[in-house]
Order: sequence, then C-alpha cells, then structure tokens
Amino acid sequence: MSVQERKQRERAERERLIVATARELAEQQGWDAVTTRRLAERIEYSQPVLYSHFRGKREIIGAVALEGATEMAVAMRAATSSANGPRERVTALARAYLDFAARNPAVYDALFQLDGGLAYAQEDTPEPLKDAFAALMETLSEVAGDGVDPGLFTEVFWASLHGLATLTRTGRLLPEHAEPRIQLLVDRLAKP
Amino acid sequence: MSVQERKQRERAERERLIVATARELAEQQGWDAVTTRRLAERIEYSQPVLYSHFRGKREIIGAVALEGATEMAVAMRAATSSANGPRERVTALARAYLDFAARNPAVYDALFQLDGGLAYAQEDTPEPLKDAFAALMETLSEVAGDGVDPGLFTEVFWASLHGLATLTRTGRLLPEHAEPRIQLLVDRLAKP
DNA sequence: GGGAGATCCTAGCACCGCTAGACAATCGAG
DNA sequence: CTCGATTGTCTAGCGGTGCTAGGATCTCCC
Repeated sequence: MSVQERKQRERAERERLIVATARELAEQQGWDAVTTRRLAERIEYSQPVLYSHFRGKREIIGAVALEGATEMAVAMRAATSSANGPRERVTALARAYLDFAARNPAVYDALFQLDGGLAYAQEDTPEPLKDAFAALMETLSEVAGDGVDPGLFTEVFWASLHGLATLTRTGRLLPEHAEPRIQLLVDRLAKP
Repeated sequence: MSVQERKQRERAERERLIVATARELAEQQGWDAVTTRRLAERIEYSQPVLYSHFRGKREIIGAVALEGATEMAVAMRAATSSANGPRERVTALARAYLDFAARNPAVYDALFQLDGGLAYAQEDTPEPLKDAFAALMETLSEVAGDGVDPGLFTEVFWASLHGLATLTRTGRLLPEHAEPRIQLLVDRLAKP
C-alpha cells in the first residue's frame, strides 16, 4: 500500500506545483501568458500531463481562484480582528480587500473576472468562496443598519469594492485617490 | 475630386459596417466568437481588409466601446431628464446604467472589461468617454453632499454601479434582488 | 491605350487549447 | 524470475487564433 500512497502524494504535489506555477506566471506576465505550453515547460512535463490533473485551462484558473479565496478570507479576518469598533473594522476590511486585489491582480482576476468554471451564489458553490463572502458579512453585518438584510448589504458593499478594484486595476480610475474613495464609501454605506 | 470623395465615403461606410458587425456578433455570441476570420466573412471581405481600417482586433473593440459610450450617455441623460428631484434623478440614472449594461453586455464589456486600447481618466481620453463620465457627474453632483468633491463622489458611485453590473452579469450576484440593491445604494450614497 | 498606383486576396507564419496513439516504466501473477 | 497487463508519459498533430508578406487585379490619369 505504501507505494501507492507515495505515488498519490507525488501526484498531489505535482498538482500543487501546477497551480502555483500558473499563479506565478499569471502574476508575472498576466493570464494571457499562461498557455498550456509555457506552463508545461515550467513544470518540466509535457502538456498532456496538465490534462491528467485538470479538464483544461479553465479548471486551472478555478484552482488558483479557490486558493486565492482562502487567502483573501484570511487577510480580511486578520485586518478586521485588530480594529476596534464596527466602523474601524469596516474601513480595515475595505482596505484589506482593495489591498489584496492590488497586490494579487492575477488571483483577483481568476476569482472575479475570468471564468474558472466555478459556481457562485448557489448551494454547490465551493466552500472557500462561501467563506470569503462570509468573512465580508461578519464585519459588514454590524453596520448594515436597522431593517436592512445583512446579505443584501454585503452584496452592495462588496460590489462597490469590486468596482473600485477593477476600475483601478484597468486604468479607469487613477490610484492616487484610493484612500479618500474608501473613506467616502465607508462613511456613506456603513450605518451606525 | 468627386470620385475620390465617393471612395472615401464608401471606405467610411465599410468601416461602420465592420464596427456594427463586430458589435452584433459580440452581442449574439460573445466577444470570443468575434474572430477576424468570422468578422471578415460576415462583411464579405478578406481578413486583411480589416487591418486596412484598424490596427487589430483591439482597435475594433475600442471602436465599439466609443459607439457604446455615446449611446450610454444619451440613455442616461434621457432617463434623468424625465425625473423630478435630485434623488429621483439619481435612481433613474442608476437604473438606466444597469439597464444599459444588462441589455448590451458586449458593448459594456468593450467599454469597461476588455482592452480596447483606449486611454481613460487622462487628457487624451476620447471625447465620448469623457462625455459619458460627464453625464454621470451632472446628476451625481447634486447629491455629493457638502464638502465632498463631485468628481470623487462620481467615481465612487460609478464604481458601485460597475461592480453591481459586472458581478450580476458573471453570475456572482443573482439578478433577483437588483432593485432593492439599487434602492439601498442610492439611499446610502446620495446625500441630501 | 498604357503605365502607375491603389486595392484586395491567397497563402502562410507562429501560436493557441486540446487529444490520439505510440512508447516506456512499473506492477502483480504464475 | 519472468512475462503480460496496467499505468504513466511523451511525440505529433488537429483545427483554431491574430496578423502579414507578396502577388494579382482593378482603376485612374496622362
């Protein structure tokens, strides 16, 4: 049995290598540069090996997205846990969110811009995605305001952050006034 | 001279045909389906003809984006002009924006999602883009609130709308609660 | 009418995602 | 220990992509 176990371990290790390499390449040169040929060359295997782990490029993007979702949730919880008071927590959350998007553009794209073949806002949505949304909601629920559904409020706040993140990243918004935008957004949306 | 003028007119006409066909194809089957070969076949010319009008596919996307920006500005101004009071105008504006995005997904992508090679938020930004932003600002300035820069406020509000539009379109948000989201957003962001 | 120039198309490049089929390494049964 | 079966991997290739070089044709002007 031990031999099979070792093989399985090696296989899992190689899968991690694929995802990590895809992510690295995407961060370095953008997702367009992540071709199956280049990816195969970097992991020092032939192309078909990729397809023994994933159905195709889309699933690789999905794997990077899931990894990113987990990290993002951790980053957001870390940021909010060291802030005092609901409003400060929301500000810290917003900053952490936008910071993550700016520092990991390729991962952010995999999560929210590209098609990774993942289900969103459904029962069969993968756990990491649900958890990232949950991390948002934990902090945002405190400032949703009376009579406002926390889920709805989280969606709206999230959409605003997402808009800021993507428009900034594609050059539609200049990054200079990022901080006042955050202040204004939190100031208006957060209720009490 | 008349012959040359006719030729120029025909050339301009063909250019319009290219842009219109690209847009139509993108709306029907998505931008991935807009290949230079398919596009060339639809306009009944060979591929190289496209390159005598545009540098490449990117510029064709850019042309569709500019066309869309003009239409979007018209749609937003039409929606706001028939509303009474600043708050009603803002609601109408938000609805018009999201409605345009939902009805013209390919055009919206060309504008804000894809790379059309256009400059944004700069001096050499094409006029239609500036004007679309101006259309937003006209209505939003009224509700920016005291001491808040109208430009900054417009950026934040626009980002929120953009987030709602894109997350909804890619299935990250369910379209069911679109209206309450708009209400909540306007309610919180619009000041007086 | 004939040469010059504009106009357009055929053919092809390098690359893409993805896969069939050959080959080699490894395993388990006798 | 040997030998067939299974597993794993690679080479080669398919149909597609954006884009372009070079030749053919057509039109205009002298």
